[in-house]
Amino acid sequence: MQPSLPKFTIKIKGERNDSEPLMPSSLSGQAVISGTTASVLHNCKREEGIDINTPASQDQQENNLPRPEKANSLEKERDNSSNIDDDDDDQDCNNAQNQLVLYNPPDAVSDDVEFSPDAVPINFMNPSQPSQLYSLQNSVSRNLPSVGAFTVQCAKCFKWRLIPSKEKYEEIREHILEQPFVCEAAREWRPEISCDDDPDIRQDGSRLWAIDRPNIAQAPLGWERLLRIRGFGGTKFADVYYVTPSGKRLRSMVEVQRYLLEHPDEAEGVAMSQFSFQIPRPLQENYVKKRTPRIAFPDGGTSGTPGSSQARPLTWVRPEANTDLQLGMLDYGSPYQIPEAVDRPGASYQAPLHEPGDRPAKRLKQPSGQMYNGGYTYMNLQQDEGRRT
DNA sequence: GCCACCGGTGGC
DNA sequence: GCCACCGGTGGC
Repeated sequence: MQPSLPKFTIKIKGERNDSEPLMPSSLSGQAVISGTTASVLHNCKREEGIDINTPASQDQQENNLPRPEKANSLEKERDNSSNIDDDDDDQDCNNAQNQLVLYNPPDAVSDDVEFSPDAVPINFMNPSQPSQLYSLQNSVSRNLPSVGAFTVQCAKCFKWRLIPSKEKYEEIREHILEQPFVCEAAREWRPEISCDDDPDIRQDGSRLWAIDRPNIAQAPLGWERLLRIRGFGGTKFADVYYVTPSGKRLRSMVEVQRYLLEHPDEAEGVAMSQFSFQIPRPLQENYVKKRTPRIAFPDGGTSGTPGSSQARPLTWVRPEANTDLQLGMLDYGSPYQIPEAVDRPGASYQAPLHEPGDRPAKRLKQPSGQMYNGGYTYMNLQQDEGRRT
């Protein structure tokens, strides 16, 4: 990973730059996920701005979620040096790394985002400048959910701050572990912001949040990392694609490596460590269909679900009735671990070349203890409700 | 015909 | 159970 790449500028579709507003041109009420780095918000039962009213899930939450004391050394260092109050407010949130990112399409913002009085007008919301990036990112034709906003949580006050652009978000995400986000960092686009201000956004159940992976390298200059959210009830939550400078979409490290070999002109200065196909996780536990066991029955059928118990119908619980989107309900599996070979700063991708059909070596996972905090991204899935039942 | 999207599977 | 990869295909 290259520690500090220049700001990512989309070149594929012209002259975007970081100061341009990111604007979905044609998605109404959609959200686009793209990354976030958040963290142990899970343990923050009384997370600022988030009303958690799901006692039923708390046990599960507490059992599954990483506890602050398990935080890795990096986190511990940060905790030790941070100014986080140790009062009762933080007893469940003493991990200094609750960050998240979220980007809100203007359409959705007014309806779905509960802005505090002074958390205003974020400069990226400029309806007069449709984003080519978004038109590129969103498959409006298929009515899929997409990332609506990028938000990062302040490591000190735990309030969510909207990030004005995907580029800025990716920039923050790239170094989120070494440089935890704090409200003051948002002064770059909101000069007066501080931890004293109300959160920019709260989890109100109107959107789906997803945890992003931290420290994902920004795409090389001229490349774009796309996150496509799949429909509800599918076998997978999302896909990551890298769009090459020439517009080709690559969908795996194998394809990236092959492409770079075949296009040495575009490979110059590009390292495999600048790519990561890791996808966020939806906080809604049942967003992704469980995989059915691959067990053959004597009669030739497949099973695991003689009574269809595994293939339970996936019903989308409407926000007003669903509290899964709230942090207290999160069903986290094991804590994320940082893939050593790819996502750690200074690491490099070491997979050998493969013949077609071959499977590349799996990326190594960090030994236990390398737990980190993820992020959250909002998704508005209204267009996708009831797609599968 | 292309390709965005989805499902399925091997491997861990 | 998760992840990475890739084949199939429906929609355009």
